[in-house]
Amino acid sequence: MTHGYSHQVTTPPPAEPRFTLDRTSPVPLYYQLAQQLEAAIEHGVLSPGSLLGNEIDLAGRLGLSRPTVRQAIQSLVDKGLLVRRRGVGTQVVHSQVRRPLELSSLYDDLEASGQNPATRVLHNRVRPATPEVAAALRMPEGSEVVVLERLRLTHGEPVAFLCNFLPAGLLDLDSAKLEETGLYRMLRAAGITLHSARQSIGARSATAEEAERLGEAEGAALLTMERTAYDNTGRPVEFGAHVYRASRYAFEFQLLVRS
Amino acid sequence: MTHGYSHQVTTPPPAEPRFTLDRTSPVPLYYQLAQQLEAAIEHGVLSPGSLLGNEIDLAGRLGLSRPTVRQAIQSLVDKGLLVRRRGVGTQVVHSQVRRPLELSSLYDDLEASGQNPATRVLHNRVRPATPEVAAALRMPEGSEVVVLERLRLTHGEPVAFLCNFLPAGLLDLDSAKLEETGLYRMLRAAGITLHSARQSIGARSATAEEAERLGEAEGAALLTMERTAYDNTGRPVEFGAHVYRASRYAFEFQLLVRS
DNA sequence: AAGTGGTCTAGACCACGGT
DNA sequence: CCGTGGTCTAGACCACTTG
Repeated sequence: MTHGYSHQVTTPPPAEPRFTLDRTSPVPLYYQLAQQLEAAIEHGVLSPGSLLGNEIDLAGRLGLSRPTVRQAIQSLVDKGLLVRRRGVGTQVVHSQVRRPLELSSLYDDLEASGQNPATRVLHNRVRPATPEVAAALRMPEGSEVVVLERLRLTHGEPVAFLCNFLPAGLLDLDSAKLEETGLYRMLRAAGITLHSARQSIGARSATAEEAERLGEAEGAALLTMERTAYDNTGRPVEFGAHVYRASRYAFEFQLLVRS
Repeated sequence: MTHGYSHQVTTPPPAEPRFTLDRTSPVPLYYQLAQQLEAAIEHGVLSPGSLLGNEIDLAGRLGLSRPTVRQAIQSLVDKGLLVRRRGVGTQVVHSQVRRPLELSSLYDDLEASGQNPATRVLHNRVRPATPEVAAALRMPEGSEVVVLERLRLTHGEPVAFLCNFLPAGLLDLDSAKLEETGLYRMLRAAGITLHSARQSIGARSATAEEAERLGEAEGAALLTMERTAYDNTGRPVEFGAHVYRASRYAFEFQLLVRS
């Protein structure tokens, strides 16, 4: 092979997308940059495997300081979109799938995948907490809790039976609203910001009653989830025991490795 | 109420734990601080809900700059141990449970919970990839892959049947080693650093063969997981289809809400 | 040896929450 | 109003990777 001029052995020069920063905006500069980087990756302007160019130059070109640029890049590294390697540079990750694991709302999941979800509220009353529920919500046994039973359907077919417990008086749980949207959206709307949740996913065979409700045969395999959700202060906000038709639903998500 | 001297209406003064930083250590200062903070929280020296004291003072007392202290605190916020609120301060989260969701190795999970795991390798051969496996590993159909079938037991009882596929030649998969440890540890030991994985968790009824292998009745509910794991560069490294006895295993984990 | 990200400093001003 | 975290700057030196 002859060594001609300007031959490119490795990566083509980074096809620098244009970034526009608005210093008068209340949106932080690092966040503006992160969003535009993410969009460039999403739209393929920055192709998988391509290098980003070093942080110092990038900062200079953008008129930002290096820590600010690093903060933008770091947020995308945390999302799994970029990988940094010392001595090498920052690269766009090759993976094709980019779904994070979230504290998933079944309603939102179904809606996002175009499944046209519907909800039927079967039960919505205040009851004294059973020992199990009281323990999960860290309330005295017998405290008043809202007991909520809902059937979730897509295209008119049952997908899941959802049983939830919330401290009474935490928010107004209007049945009509609940049929229009998801429980988590109502929590957000009520100013309750979720912080974390503890989940357990298992399986079991359908009882006669469950089979009836979900339109499955008795003994069919069902997917189960129990979840306790906590707010900012660590207070339990919601406890739920859900049962899904395994023939129509599975939990899908992407994990990032803690490094 | 009389207003005496030094009465405390709200939070007691932060019981400042002692932090010792070693500037000669190769361990980053922010990381040393983060570890000691985490230990203090873990051991209850910093109790749930207590404030941390403002960042400027903390930096001054420790002889660090504020950004360094912030970096330490941020890492614990990302782990869900601390919460920051503007105008208020940084607090230890109230929650009692502190298990993160990880790209879980079943072997490690079981070992960590004192279950004394064992592995029986049933099959370990190189085969041409089926269309499904080839697609998952993004290899041409018929490429050589290692097909691995293992039975996982605790206390001598079967818990799961694990079927895995890896590109042939990626690493040496010695059956004896596989019975002593987990697949993920072998990948790490071979210098393969996992970056992310795509998982799907579902359920189904046991076939006669599965029931036989796992010691369940035919038709019993089983928990299933399919996973494709990717390395730093986004290349698929492993595809697995696992089946768990629902009567003896469930996936448990904690989620943090993206904020 | 050159280039990269990793860490660290010592300041600054702003936005928000509570008093 | 004051105190808090949130953002940002303009440098510095180090550790690692690659040629």
